[in-house]
Amino acid sequence: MSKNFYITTPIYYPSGKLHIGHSYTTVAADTSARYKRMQGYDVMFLTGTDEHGQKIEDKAKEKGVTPKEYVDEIVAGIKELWSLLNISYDKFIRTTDDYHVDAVKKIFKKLYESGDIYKGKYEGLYCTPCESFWTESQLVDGKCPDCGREVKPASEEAYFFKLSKYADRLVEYYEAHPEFIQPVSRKNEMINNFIKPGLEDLCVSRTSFTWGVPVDFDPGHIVYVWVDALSNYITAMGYGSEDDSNYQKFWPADIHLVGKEIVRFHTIIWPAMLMALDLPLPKKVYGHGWLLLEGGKMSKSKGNVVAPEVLCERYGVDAIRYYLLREIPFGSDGVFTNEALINRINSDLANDLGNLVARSTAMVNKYFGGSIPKERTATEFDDTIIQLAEGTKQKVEQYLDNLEYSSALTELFKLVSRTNKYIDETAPWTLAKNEADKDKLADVMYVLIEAIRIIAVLLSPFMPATSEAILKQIGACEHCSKWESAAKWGLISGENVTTAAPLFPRIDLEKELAELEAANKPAEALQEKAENIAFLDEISIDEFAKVDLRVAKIKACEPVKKAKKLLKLTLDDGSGKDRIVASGIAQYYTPDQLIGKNIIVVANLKPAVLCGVESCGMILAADTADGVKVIFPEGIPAGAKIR
RNA sequence: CGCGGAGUGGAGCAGCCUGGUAGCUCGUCGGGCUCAUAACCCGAAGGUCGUUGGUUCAAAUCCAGCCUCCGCAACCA
Repeated sequence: MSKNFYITTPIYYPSGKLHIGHSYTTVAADTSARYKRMQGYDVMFLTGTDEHGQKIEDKAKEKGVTPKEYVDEIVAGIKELWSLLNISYDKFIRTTDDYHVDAVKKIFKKLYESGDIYKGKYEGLYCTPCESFWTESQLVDGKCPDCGREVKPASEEAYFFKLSKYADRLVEYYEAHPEFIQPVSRKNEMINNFIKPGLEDLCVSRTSFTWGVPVDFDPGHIVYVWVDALSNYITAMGYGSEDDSNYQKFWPADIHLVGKEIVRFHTIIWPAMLMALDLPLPKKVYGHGWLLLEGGKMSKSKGNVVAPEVLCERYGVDAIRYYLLREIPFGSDGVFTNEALINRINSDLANDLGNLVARSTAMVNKYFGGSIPKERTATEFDDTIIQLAEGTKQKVEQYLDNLEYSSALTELFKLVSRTNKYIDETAPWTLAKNEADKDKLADVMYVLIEAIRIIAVLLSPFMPATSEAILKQIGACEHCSKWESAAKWGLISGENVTTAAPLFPRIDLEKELAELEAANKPAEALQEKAENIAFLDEISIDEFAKVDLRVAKIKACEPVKKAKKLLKLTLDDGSGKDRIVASGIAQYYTPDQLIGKNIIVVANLKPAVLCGVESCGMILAADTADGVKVIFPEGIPAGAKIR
């Protein structure tokens, strides 16, 4: 029986272009998939898109197209990106695919029939003026947390999944399968943060939008994202369809690779759903860290190119793949900078790897016309490098099995360095001067080419195109390009060694950064403009007149405890009474900057309690690329009405 | 006292679980070499391991407190 391996990425939400973070997850999954294939596994590598929901519906409406037309276009772009990045997925699922829609209906119905999904009345408590439902725990003193008024039990129809029922079984499962949540630190986070406080049943349907899978036995209800999206991992394999052979073959998945922000869904909701369906659970959920950008947001700081297409175009796909996998330990967060990227490319890929291939193949051609003679005499330096080369495969495998891509590459590049050092030790240019050393020189050349072969084979899951190019240059046969061959010394013939253009040309750091910055600016400016230009629907002057805007003077200002974003402002609004307003500008202004200033306040806004402060009104401020700017109308008396 | 992560030579990180000469990459300086993409190889300088206290013969490593930074959650009226 052949060994199977099933790995997945999340299905991405096609409401806009994908960025480097999505590429990060997908490249990692691709590397594992390629690795397992080379090892001889029957691999299923799944990725796809989660195409339903309110947001897509809205975006499509904005553009004046149908939701399907809208996502079709974006999905085409995503597939192009994966093709560019050399992503070898075996299956691409779209939640709008017929078979998925059918299966979701079945799953929903099955859960309904087994009682795990029930039609609930939002037992919650309804605040009529706010038109909002609240749960018991959200209430403040038993009243609406927004307006402080009475709430009354009310019921709106919706379907719920009995998540609470599975809390104990989930914890048991975690304990029995320590491998399930990776890295382990996230396991405690899940238990402490979500399970311990108590799981509440999950609302799994909506009536507020129509773009989704309908609940087929109850018109008007749409299956919400949990059941729709998470189930893709089994529906893609044919679960719930006529042909479920792939499901039989590949489920349970070996790894769900996800970003840490969705670990919760994959380790609580998804397993609970599977338990309810009486299906086996995935073997491992790995929550990797984030690729953060210098200075946080991408549009702000300079030269922060994050469009994967641009990076690939400038530096090559494999350089990007290498950087993503090498720079940051997979479990932790890391910062992406162009400078780090270029430095990585220069030092590791150009100086060490690329140059090694260039100088070695050049010498074989210069000294032996591209074909190493069979008469060879070993040198005293051979043993150490041969030993290292033969042992590298095992180490790389150990790391790859744990998804430690960065360590695997570090290990591999130790061999690259050692091979460069070997050239210095043996000084082939000296051997070449003496005809008597010809056999020795041939041996040195052979050791070099063979070491490079092993490097190239092991590199193949990470950088498939580069690996192929190197193997071609050194004249490697098919047999000696196989994964297994990486632990065996002496397979290559040493013939047909050719030279070629540098694999990774060195990049001038200063010049490149300047160019990136220049190339990036206009694009960013355009993008922001385009986004901000979407105006709201028009209103009548009567509607506008309902808003009571007043000038007020800030008498006092202090931060709100427990709140990072809030400042508590005490205003003189001309009425003689102090008005308290909480405003989310703490990250942009200190109290000192505000006291004594005039601002504009929405005076008739319904009061609300925020982090313990009752806020009566809201002050006007503008969103800009550089943060929030409060509007200061100086020289106008407090209380003046604005119209 | 919401949950979690992190503070180690100029920069980025490993080491901490299982106490005992502080390691890696980049950068800097010096040397070597010339096959190669001004690349490669060798060597050197540079660290009170956030802070205070405790345990110990011995602490970056274990314990307690404190400070700072960063995510997540909760509020951005």
